Order: sequence, then C-alpha cells, then structure tokens
Amino acid sequence: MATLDDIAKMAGVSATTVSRVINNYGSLSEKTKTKVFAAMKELNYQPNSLARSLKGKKTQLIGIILPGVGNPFFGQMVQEIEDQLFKKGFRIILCNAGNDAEKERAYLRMLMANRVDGIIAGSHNLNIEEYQKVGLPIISFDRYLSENIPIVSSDNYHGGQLAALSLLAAGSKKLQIITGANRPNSPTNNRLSGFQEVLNRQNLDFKLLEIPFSSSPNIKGLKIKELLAKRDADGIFCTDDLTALLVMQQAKELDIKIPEDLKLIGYDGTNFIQNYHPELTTIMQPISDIVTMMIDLLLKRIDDPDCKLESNYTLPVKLITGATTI
Amino acid sequence: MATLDDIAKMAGVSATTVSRVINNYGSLSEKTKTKVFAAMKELNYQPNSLARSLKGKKTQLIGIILPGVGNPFFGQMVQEIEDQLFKKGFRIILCNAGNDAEKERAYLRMLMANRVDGIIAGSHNLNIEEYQKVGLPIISFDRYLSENIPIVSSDNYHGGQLAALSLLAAGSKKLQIITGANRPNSPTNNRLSGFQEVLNRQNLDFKLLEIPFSSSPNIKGLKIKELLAKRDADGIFCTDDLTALLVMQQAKELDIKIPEDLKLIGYDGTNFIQNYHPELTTIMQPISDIVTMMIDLLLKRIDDPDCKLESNYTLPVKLITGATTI
DNA sequence: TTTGTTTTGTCAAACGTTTGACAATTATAA
DNA sequence: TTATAATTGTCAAACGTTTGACAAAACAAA
Repeated sequence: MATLDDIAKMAGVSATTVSRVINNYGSLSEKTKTKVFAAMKELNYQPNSLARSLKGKKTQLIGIILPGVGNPFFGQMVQEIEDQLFKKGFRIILCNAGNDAEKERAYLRMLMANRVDGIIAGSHNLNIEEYQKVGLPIISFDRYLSENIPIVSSDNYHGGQLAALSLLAAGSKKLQIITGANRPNSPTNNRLSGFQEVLNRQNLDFKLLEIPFSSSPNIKGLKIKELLAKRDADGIFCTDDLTALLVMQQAKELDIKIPEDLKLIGYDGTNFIQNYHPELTTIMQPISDIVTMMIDLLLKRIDDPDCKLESNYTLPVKLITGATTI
Repeated sequence: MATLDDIAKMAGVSATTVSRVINNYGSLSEKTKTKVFAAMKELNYQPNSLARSLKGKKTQLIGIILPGVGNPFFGQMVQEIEDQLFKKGFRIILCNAGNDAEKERAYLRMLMANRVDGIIAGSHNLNIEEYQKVGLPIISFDRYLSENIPIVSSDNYHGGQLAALSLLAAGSKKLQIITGANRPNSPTNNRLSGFQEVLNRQNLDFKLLEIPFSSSPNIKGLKIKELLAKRDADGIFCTDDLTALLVMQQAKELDIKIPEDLKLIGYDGTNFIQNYHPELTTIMQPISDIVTMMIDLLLKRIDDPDCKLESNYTLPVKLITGATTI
C-alpha cells in the first residue's frame, strides 16, 4: 500500500508538504495541493490511520457492546447507531456479548487495546468495578453500570403504566404480565413497577409469569401455552414484542381469539413489528432518539472527558394501538 | 493508559523483556514472566494494537459490508460472523451500506485506512473496478464482485426448484412468484430461474410480480393487496420470507385463507422465522455454514494472499415445510 | 532595489510497539 | 573449576504518520 513518501515522490514534494495537504495545515499553494491530490488519487492512497492515531489523533472508532444483533430490537438499534455515527465520521466495532461475561470482558480489553474513542454499552454481565477500570468514555443503554456512566433509556415506568391502562381500557379484568426473570438493575423491572402502580391504585390484582431472558423461544412458547391453557387471563402484557408474538401463536393453537377472548400488548415497537405485525398493540421505544442522545453524550465525553453529565436521560415512550386491544 | 515502559519499570525489567513476555519470544524464566504478568494486571495494561499493527502485526480486524442489520436475515448473519470470528480472535467493523454506493465507497476507503486484515462483503452497489483496487482479501456473499473474489452462496437455483415443486405438490395450479426487481447479478435471479425451470419442464405457466428491493413494506403491501384482490393465484413463492409475511397479512385482510385458498412459500428460513412463524413453509439458507465457509476462505487468503480459490462455493438449501403449503 | 509575505523544504522528535544484534549476567553441568 | 547454556539487558532501527522549528526559495509590492 502506498505511503506518504510514495505520494511525496510522485508529486515531487516533501513528505511534510503532503502531510500538510492532508491535514490542511500551514500555508499551501493551489498548485501543490492539486499535484498532491492527483498523486493520492493515482495511487489510491489512504493515510494509515494506525500511524495517525498512534501520533495522537483519534481513532474514530466506537465500540458497541450489545446482547446481540439477531434480535430485531438491537438490530434496529445498531443500524441506527451505525447510521448516525457514520455521518459524523465514526466507524463501529460490533461486540455481541450475549450473556457471556467472559466474552464481554474480552471485548472490553480489546476495545481498550484498539484505542477506541468511546463505547456504547447495552449489555451488562460484568460488575461495576470492571467498567470503571476501562477509563474510556462510556454511555450505557438502559442499565446501571457504574458511577459517572450516564444511562440513556426510555421511560420504562411510564410504559408499564400505559400498558396497564390500555388493557383496562380495552375491558380486561384478569390481568397477566409476562416478563423476563427479574434481575437487579434490569429495565424490565420498571415496566413491571409502572404496571403494578396503576393496578394498585385501582385495587386490582394481576398474575406474574417470569421467564428467563435466555430461554429459547420453544421453551418460552411451552410456558406460555401452559399459562394460556388455564384460561384465567383476559389481558396480557408482555414486556417485549417477541414474547407477545409467541402469545399470539399459542393462542391460535388453543383457539383463543385475540382480541375477543384475550387482549394483548407488547413492548418495544420496532420498525419490524410495526411493519410486519401492525395488529399488535405495543409500547414504542424511541430508538432513534435514544441513539441520538447516546451519541450526543458520548461525543461530548470524548471531547471533554471530564464534562459533567446527568446520570439519567429518560425519553418518552408512545402507545401504538393495534387490533389486539380493541 | 499504561505503556510497555510503565510495565517495565514496575516489574523492574527492560522494555524488551516485557515485549518478549507478551510475544512469547526468546527465552524467559518463569520468575520474570510472573513479575511482568503481575505488573500488567496491576496496571490493567493492554498493548496498544495501533503500535503493534504499525510494526507489522495483523490488526485482527475484519470489515463486514452488508445492506443492513435491521433485516433479520443479515442480523442473523452478522451475529454468526461475529460469533465465529470472535472465537478466532478477530473483531469486526460493521458497515451497513444500504443501497448507497457513496457510503459503500467511503467504507471501503475507511477499511483500507484502518488496515483491516480482510473484508466480507454482501452488499454491492459498486462496480468491479472499485473492488479490485482495494487490494485486500475479500470474500463475497452471494454476488459477483470481481475477478478473483470468491463468492459463497446457497444454492439459489435449487431453492427455486424446491419452491416450485412444493407448491405443485400442495396442489397449486395457478402459480405466482413475487421477487425483488431483477437486477443483474442478483441472487434472486437464480431463484427465479430454478422456479421457472421446473414449470417449463412441465409446460406450466406462472405470473411474475417484481417489487424493487428498496420499496417500503407499506408499498410492498399495497402491491401485494392489488395482486391478491384479483384472486387468480392459488400458489405464491416469495423470494424472501418478509415478503411472505406481507402476503399473509394481506391475505388475512382480504379473507383469503392460507393454505385452503392459497399456498405460500418463502425464502431464507432465518431462526427468527422458524421461531416466530413456524407456520410458513420456506427454503432455508444454511447461514451458519455459509459463514463458516466465508471465514475459512477469508483466513486462507489472509494467510496467503496469492492462494488459489474457487470462484464459487455453493451450499445446499433445505425445504422447511410449514402449514402454508399443506 | 529592498522589504515583506507566502510557499516549500529540511530535519528531527514523537507516538508505542517489535525485533534483531550483541553483550553481560546468572545458572547448570561436567 | 571451567565450559556451556539460559536468561536478561542495552541499543537501535523500523512501522507511517504529525508537528514544530527553522531556513531557503519564490513571489509581490513599495
């Protein structure tokens, strides 16, 4: 691959001049500039960003740590992150951590080794200490990581409230919530709390089914089938849309009619769900705004590592009413 | 961040020795090794990979260029790529090119600048020349890029045949295919050809509806509705599963019963579809095998840039029969 | 012409590693 | 004890840039 020196020789100038052209530094005549640009084009030259970064420039790389991009929610989020960061001249290193703490740790090390400018993290199998040691600007999605790492999330509590209210409004009496197993610091806890609060206020009761996040869809489906077979719920809130799809699937098998026999509401409201399952009522997280906010904060931190940021940024959710709660 | 010298000082050895420990080069006593490792741990040291790569080591970075990770197919593929590459010690830079040639070009330049070890590309808005100029090991998914860039794909032709055969076996007489607009070099062309071949052989006719890839789901839905409203097809092959979902959606609206009035078969067979729409008959691409193959070839090329590879590697597809063709 | 300004060049240090040559020290075996 | 091998150290060059100091050259204006 061509180097600075190759360009310098070809353009008949010094290496310093070429560097000046690239960095637009010092004073340069139009003539030299065109000569240099011509040589760069001719040799298809790309400045070695390793060398540049070593010399102190930013790498323009951001690490993205998420549970996994196979899930439409995180898929859309990554797409959005990529899109917005690209426009600002950054590239992303994608890290699917799943729920593998060892992998997440390894990635954290690698991101340090690669001298990324910052990290957006939405998957957290590690303890606080490990995140504190990283020493890079980090923004967290939806989970507490450590002192001084801002959390951006949507209003999970209000989302839970909305879900309860819309099931009640649709006439449900016997409410059921299906959620991931209650881990500390999990955002789904707040969805549950919001839901709970509405019902408590009206002196109403509800049933709770917890299914571990890591369960396969088949397992989840089975547990849901068991639940539905009892036929003692007429309104279900799933704390994510995919689980709601499983409910629809199982309900069909058991010949339970939605919305006639059962009202259903999900959570997330990805483009995918809106396009391919518009019938599902859901609480939409404003993914695009969340991403904009995270990037905004991250770039601020990159610019000034000591800048003070809030510890929480909560964005509003929106109820999207479909046919499952009519 | 700690550097080699910091470690050397802390461990009371020379920088060279530390480097030797890290690279396991030269002869070293256990005692020194433990001292050095202790210092590394103490300071949470990560060798600066910029400096290492600059000095000639590989970057262990692979560029992934795809249309976009919001789509479940590519989502799963990226996840698989990430997973397999991680195990081999590589990290990925994710590039969603969409159908934006300018963006793809910019990414290609950036990947060169970052000195990635290789590229996996599955999105191709650019002409051959531009890919040839890159001068890095590249493997292509499912599309012709340029001389000497191997293509890994599933057996699209056979997939098309399978689709036709299973619609016929299910008793369909009036066949319809819905596919992305026919671009040259697109793999969906082969799916069409396989489909066609089966019907030709039996002297049967079929209708063709082309909808540009870039159309929004709403637009696609409208065109499908129009089509279904004519009610002159009783078997439809969609060259991707998402379009098949739209057909199901529109059919429901028009009160066309699947599979009673209409047989339906999709294409791709992602985990997502298998988990959340098991009723859909589809042709499954072996994503995991495709990825394994691509990575295998890519690493070969990285190891030996001049190694001879086939120009095509075709992996078998599998019919997954659901309720939509019974 | 002189003076001043703009452009370009030379040189060198720095970023954090790796690696080779070579020497010095220590440990082990005969 | 000496000979040999293993270990560690010093030194320096290299990777491809950026950036500053400084000087030389080119050009313009007075």
